Amino acid sequence: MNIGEIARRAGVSRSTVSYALSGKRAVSEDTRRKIQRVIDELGYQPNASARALANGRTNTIGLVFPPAGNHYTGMQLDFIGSVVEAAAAHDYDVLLSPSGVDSDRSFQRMLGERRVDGAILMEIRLEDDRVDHLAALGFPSVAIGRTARPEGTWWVGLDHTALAAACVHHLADLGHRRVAFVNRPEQLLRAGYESAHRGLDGFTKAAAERGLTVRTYCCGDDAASGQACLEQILHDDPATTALVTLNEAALGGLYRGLAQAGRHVPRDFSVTGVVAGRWAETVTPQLTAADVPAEQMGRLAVELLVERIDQPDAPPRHHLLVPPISLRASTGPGTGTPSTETR
Amino acid sequence: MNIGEIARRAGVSRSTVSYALSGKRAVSEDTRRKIQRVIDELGYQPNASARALANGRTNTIGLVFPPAGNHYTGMQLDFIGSVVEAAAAHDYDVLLSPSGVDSDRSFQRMLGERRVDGAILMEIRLEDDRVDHLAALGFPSVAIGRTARPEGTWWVGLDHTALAAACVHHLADLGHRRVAFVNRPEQLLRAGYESAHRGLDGFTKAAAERGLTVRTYCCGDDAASGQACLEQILHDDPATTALVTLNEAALGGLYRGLAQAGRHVPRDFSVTGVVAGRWAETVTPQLTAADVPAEQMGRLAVELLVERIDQPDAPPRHHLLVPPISLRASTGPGTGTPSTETR
DNA sequence: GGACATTGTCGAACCGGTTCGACATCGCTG
DNA sequence: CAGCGATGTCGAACCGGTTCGACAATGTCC
Repeated sequence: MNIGEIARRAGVSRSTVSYALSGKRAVSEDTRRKIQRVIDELGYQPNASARALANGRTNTIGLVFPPAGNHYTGMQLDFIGSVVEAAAAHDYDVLLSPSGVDSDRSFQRMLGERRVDGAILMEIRLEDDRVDHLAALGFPSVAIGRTARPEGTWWVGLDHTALAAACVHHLADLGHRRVAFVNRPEQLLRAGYESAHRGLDGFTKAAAERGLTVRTYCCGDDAASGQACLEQILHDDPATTALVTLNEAALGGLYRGLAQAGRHVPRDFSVTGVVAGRWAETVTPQLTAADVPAEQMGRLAVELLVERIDQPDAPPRHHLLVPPISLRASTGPGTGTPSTETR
Repeated sequence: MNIGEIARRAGVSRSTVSYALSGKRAVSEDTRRKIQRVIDELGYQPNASARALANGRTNTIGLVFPPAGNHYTGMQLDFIGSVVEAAAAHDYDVLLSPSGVDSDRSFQRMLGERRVDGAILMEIRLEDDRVDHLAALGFPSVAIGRTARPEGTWWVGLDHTALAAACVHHLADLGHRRVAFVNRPEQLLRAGYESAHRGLDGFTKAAAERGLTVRTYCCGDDAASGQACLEQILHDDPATTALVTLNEAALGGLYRGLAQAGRHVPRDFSVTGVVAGRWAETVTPQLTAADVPAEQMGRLAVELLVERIDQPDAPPRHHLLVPPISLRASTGPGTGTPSTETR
């Protein structure tokens, strides 16, 4: 049941059916009704491939998905969900592209074979081949995150520098003097992931400003690594009284490590960081954190992308978000010395 | 740069280029090299829409994504990740379709417009319109979960009945006599979600078999609901000493509720259920649970689907998985009376 | 050396839409 | 009533691939 079949049954030409559907030319009310009846009867829907071929638009956006090698975090799930939803609202479908070891294969495929009209990139690095590549091609894309020099590109990002600094100030204000930083895995830091770098930067600078004694750690994206990392922290400096983490997946492990070391949160030890809100609420005590507005970011990214697809010459736009710290229950006054000694 | 351009530059016809690429007819080594050189020079990749139109295959599978209204669980993320990865290994792309309120719109779109060669359905209900619809159409699809009468359909499922029963037996063996069951949200139970129903069934029957006193609850998919649910449980029967949960997203809240009620896990209260392994490990104490092998299930679903797409007449196949309970740290001996009284 | 199979290439048709130019019909105006 | 613009419809070409039948060139056999 293709457009020709509909045309035949309605006694009109194929082009008339097309115009009746698209409205790009006037069609008499009479024939329109005739056509519509046949379409309803047969439940006809135009073939997406044929349509894409004819008008050069697939009505699909690509979402470059982080590789499974890294464990997924809740944040990523929220992104994906909101992107899919926002895209649907704009009548776009979402095609997932795993950006793994063979990132090139899948990535090239999406672009080279023109499967998508635009792309959203996640897990941006400061120096990112993919972003450069797309920019060079002039291919519509929006990054969730920003590169070292984001001028002239389209992106939606979190100000990790400011957020990490805000966490430091929050802890310093509470009187903490020895603070640890738990970053994403070392492999990601070395690869140049922007959140890991800017977060570390913001943490280090703010800590220096406040004269804090700090140590920084990389930590695998899972609970066991978090626990191990915490043991290392207390081993390296037992006087540590607080930590800031960007590592959502390790959070449960960090909490467990603290419990096993006999440090009560928040009485003996404060924990804060940058984590998606609903995940901050699953741990006990609930995490005081800068809530990553993943849902909003996904939506904004789609809106920017759609705008860019529709107007290829529009000037670059971006959104830099700085969500406030949500005070929950995981931070408390720091005494300057570990409370295990002062009790 | 289309196939005609390549043909022109290589001095051959379009069909020859096509045959050189597909290998469906012999092409002399000489011309093949000539063509290949031009292709490499121009970085040519065939247009996916044109190809799909011509041979009636999109090389894309649809993944029907749970609506965002329900909060996403970690399990779902693992599914998606493994499906995308497995699909890539079979040279398929994955198109996401949100199955929300307007499920029909997006769903119909994927199928009716022939955007995909096959579909994987998540969050199956005992009576599922989508499954029936696809079966009636003979459209290749694989369900992750099984309907009330799954005979003749393709699916990958978990034996929730057996898993919930195993949890009950585990608790009963430990001496627990008063056990609560924490299910998915009531709305999902009423909608007929299979995991909620079969899990409840398995729990109820096994509990009857063992002569346990039980209460069953529905609980929202978030931490706050979990906490509230636990308060309700202890309010309804303070003598409860254990619970079984299918609700991954509520787990953190359940733990918090227990902590606030002064029940120590596992000394005073045992918790178990059916949860993806890596999420069972983020809580403290780590959850003794039947680990949902989400990764394996996604992979199996893709393999089944690819098989079905390639051989439309193959007899239905399925996989019913019954993962064992992983003993971790959240269950312990039950005394028959709440330990707060026996201490 | 003619009949015949094999190999390699080509042109044309097709997949299912969209869009452009042409044209018939109609009502309106001068 | 001739001339004109507006309206509605059609046929044909096109998007970029795949595939079928035809056929020329070459090699093989009797």
